[in-house]
Amino acid sequence: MVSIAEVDTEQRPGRPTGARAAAREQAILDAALSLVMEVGYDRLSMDALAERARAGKATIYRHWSGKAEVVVEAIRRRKCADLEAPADTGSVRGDLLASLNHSRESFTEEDSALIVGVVSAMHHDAELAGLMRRQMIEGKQAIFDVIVDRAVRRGEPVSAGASRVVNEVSSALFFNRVAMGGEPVDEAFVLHVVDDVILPLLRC
Amino acid sequence: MVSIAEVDTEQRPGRPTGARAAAREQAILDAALSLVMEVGYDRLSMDALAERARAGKATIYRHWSGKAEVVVEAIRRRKCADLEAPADTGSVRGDLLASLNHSRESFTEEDSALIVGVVSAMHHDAELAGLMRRQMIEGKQAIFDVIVDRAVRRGEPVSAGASRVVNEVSSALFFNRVAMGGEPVDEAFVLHVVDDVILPLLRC
DNA sequence: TCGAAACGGAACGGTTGCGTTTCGTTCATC
DNA sequence: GATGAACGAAACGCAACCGTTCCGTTTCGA
Repeated sequence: MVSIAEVDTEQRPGRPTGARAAAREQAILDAALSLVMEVGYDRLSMDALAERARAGKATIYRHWSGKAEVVVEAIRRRKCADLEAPADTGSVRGDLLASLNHSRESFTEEDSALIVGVVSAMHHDAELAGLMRRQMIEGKQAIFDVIVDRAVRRGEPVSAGASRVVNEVSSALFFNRVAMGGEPVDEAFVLHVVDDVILPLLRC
Repeated sequence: MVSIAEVDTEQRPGRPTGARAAAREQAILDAALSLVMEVGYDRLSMDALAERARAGKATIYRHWSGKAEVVVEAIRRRKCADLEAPADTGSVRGDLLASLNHSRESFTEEDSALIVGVVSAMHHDAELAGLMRRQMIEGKQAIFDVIVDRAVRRGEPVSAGASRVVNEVSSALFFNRVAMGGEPVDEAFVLHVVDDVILPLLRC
């Protein structure tokens, strides 16, 4: 079951057409991202990267100067999880559950795996550290702002100023869950976060 | 300024006395712990470990079978930060501020650095993962239990059942702060955690 | 049609880390 | 004293990884 499009972007030697050249570059960045999430930055080898991307190492070094550059650009250019405001369910609780459950897979098992893979390397790579901080913090805030704003307009008893704290706390809880790796990030965990932490923080 | 005791446990070749043998073993475990906190598990090399502990690699492999075993035992045998209940300051807020500020250095810049160092390795070392989870979760709960219990007896408007959530949330916030590494874990941060997160969670 | 460009794959030298072995030294024990 | 155990230091073989180079292939552009 291989589509024509896949065959078209398939790896094969020779000078690639313009479209395929971009696809090759993207394949390398995708492979870098997935490897970082799987084995972490330190254990990512350029040989493994070339093999997964089905590219020659020469091709990689033709585009980037080394591992740090590939990974940094892969993180910079990756498409973040869709940050659209969730549907209006009629209540803060409904909106929060819908939003967190929707972004459960993408946020948890991508963003968090990425942080886990990179967190140790952030201590000896300032560019990586700054990039990660910007990527992880910005964007998420908007979702909570929309949800909280909606609730205020509905007349629900929430404090508008708590949006920042709620974002900070819920991000920390999600990340901790994944970093520790002992328990799954499932629907029950989202219920716990919303009912035991976020809603109490909003009502004050 | 070298004390006699330090000279006595100083590294030097030859068969050590019983007391010095134990000191050598402890020096290796201490070096392992500090290296994990500095460079992380993956970047910790046995050569660097031997050099820091001023021991021969042969001595290390005489006691342990490899890196994983040394690090696991170092984590297992390390003396945790003192988990004694903090002094009664007369209010929940005072107790929380005193406790978190007291354990700020030890908790944040040791436990968290340790987690950051091994969090990636936890994904491919089950024993390490289980050990870390046990070490980090157990013990901390008792402090919050004492503080909350004290507050309830005082008649302050706190819910006794919130102690677990408070421990979970504050641990996540502290760890996140260190993992991201962008901002310092200072007195202002403790104030923020206590006033903006813990106290609102307790009063409900 | 033909040269140039970019590719995948394989190989190379250099470096790093692991785990082992050897050697000279020091100290407990006999 | 003499013996043996444990040690520090250094060296070794081995494997993995890095960054580079070569080669044959395929395609673009003139």
